[in-house]
Amino acid sequence: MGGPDRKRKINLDGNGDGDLSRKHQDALHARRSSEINPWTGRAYSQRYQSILQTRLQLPVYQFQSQLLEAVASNQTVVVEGETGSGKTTQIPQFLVEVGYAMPGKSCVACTQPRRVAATSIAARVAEEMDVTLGKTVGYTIRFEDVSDPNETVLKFLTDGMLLREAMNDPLLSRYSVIVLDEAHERTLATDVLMGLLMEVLPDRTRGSKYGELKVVVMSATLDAEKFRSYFNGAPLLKVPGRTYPVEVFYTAEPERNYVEAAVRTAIQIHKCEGPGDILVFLTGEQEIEQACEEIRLGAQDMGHDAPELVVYPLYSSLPPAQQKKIFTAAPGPRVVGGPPGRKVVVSTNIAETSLTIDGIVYVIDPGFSKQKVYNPRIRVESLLVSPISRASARQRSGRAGRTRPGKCFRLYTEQSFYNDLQETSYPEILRSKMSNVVLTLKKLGIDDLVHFDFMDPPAPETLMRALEVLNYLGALDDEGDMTDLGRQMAELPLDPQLSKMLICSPEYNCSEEIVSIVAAMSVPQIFLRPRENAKAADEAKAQFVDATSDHITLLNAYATYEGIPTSERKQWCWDNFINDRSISSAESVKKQLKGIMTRLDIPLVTCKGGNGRYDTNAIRMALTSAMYMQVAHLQRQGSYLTVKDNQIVYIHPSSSVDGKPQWVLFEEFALTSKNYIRTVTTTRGEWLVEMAPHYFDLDNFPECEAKDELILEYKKKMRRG
DNA sequence: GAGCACTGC
Repeated sequence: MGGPDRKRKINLDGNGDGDLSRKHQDALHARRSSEINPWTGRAYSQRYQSILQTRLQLPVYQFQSQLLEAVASNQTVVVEGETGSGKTTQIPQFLVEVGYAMPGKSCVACTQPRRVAATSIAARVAEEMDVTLGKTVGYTIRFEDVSDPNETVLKFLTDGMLLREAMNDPLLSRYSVIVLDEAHERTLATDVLMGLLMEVLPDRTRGSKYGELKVVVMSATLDAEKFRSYFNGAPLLKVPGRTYPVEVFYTAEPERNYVEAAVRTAIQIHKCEGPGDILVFLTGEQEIEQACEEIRLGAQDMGHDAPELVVYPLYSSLPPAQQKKIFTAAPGPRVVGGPPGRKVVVSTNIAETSLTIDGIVYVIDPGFSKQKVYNPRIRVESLLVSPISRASARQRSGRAGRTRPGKCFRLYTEQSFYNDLQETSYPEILRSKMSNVVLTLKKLGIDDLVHFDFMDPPAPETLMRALEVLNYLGALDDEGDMTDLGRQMAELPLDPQLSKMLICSPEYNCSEEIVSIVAAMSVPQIFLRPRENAKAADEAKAQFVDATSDHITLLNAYATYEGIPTSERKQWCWDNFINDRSISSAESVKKQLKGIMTRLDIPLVTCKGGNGRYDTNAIRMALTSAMYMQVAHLQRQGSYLTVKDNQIVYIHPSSSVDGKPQWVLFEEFALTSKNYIRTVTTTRGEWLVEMAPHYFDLDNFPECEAKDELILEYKKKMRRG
């Protein structure tokens, strides 16, 4: 890939292909001046006309003809647009209005990293175009397809969803334009899509079987230059935004305790600064709840003469009702004519991109967030509190200037901002395990991973690990080619280990149970444990506990939930400290997985006996058959040692596994006060040597207690024959 | 005997 033949002509001055775009412009004017909406054949509504007036005020309108000309004469165009430019809602419309899409024939796609964005933008654009949502304009997200293959000309979808579609249609044949929005966020799916587009574009030129494919990459930051050079010098269009200036302050000295410093700053702002709400960025639930408490206490100390201060926590696991509270207006003055009250929102990164709160004038940024990191040596992802990037810091301060000029207090020195912080965060693809990505790429027909054009190529060791894991699981053969099993695994929206587990579960007669477990594992934490009700929550969980397995404990809770009548479920969840949002999305996942299982001819069988009890051995064997690469062995000192990479780990205190079994398999690593393994199931050496002799190959095994144990197991196996 | 940033299929 690459090379001079892929360079595209840059043309922004109206020469050459500009004629094409002028034709487009004429078409556009004809449509606008008509009274009839060409998409519906009906007259435009009054509402359409009034919305149109506001749309015409958006900065992006100044760039309409430039953009259309650039798209007409180039296959790829990069747009750098700040918040408030209107690029997300207008640019896709410009493209369909000038005829890039034809009902039933071709479609313009616009990708978003998040579901809410895809659905809400689609609804907004349908309104702006005066058409029915789900017809001319639609959206597709997991579990929900509101689009019509015969009518939809503009479709908003999550980047992950487009990647799924590509797996069955690698040339993206139904699309004439793909707009990749929020590309600067560099989600795993966006990065894979960009690499795929690099492969596909040469096969989708004018005159090719499915016609020319255009790509518009939209980014909010200075990173645009990087996108431009990645796409072989595609033209770059800069669209200004509409935001207010934000004054930035730094501390003179580094802060030792950023939570305490953030609390102090919030109180200080309340005392000394003019009206306006405060947004504080912290890293997690614990910190946030603590800070909220301390800010409330600090405000109390100011006495009743000071204006009122209300404090709201914000993080994703907070119930939606509590999340919504952040949008309530700040309290008014305590006395008529007095200074107004103030609102403080203490939030995780969720307020950096996913959620926008109006009225924020002050931002407090300690400069940290929790980030996923991947360690290829021990093959696990974990969360670590890490310094943010300068791009993130700018994004955070920008949150203060959405409604009027604001102030941002960075709790680190200016020198630190320029010298210690990285310009941009590592994209997700450099912080994740690659086994699923590699399987996806193979399914997309990309065989040469080494030369695949990633914008930021993952470390070779990470790719090697992924290939190795997929080979152990039987998804790739020794030549690295996809097996039938691998093709089946790629169909499932799961991590390869879980896919393999599900596909093999009928052999252990428990696919019904495994599909529930897998669904419950793919959603956020189902068991709640609020600090103030910890004991009651533990008691509630105790009724589901299986002393050999957290996975079976999860199954017990999920299966009980399924048996509760729908109308009583919410109450039941509340009474039993179960996260109802989580468990009900587990139900959607299970439904989706069962649909795919039917399609793949994977039988649904249960290990539940006549007595209503599960054959828990069967379930644990099915778990072992796919999870044998994440196994730890008990040491004499009472800790565990992970097999092969010899990490000292401890079973997490929340585990229901009892009595320190000799062998355990585990789902995840949590590096907190100790190296904990979480979601644990007891397994047996006998099963390991039986199911995975290729992995537990003693010739390549470090000397340890586990090895001695395995030698005994192999001897027993020999005797059994 | 302790604490899951955020998405997505």
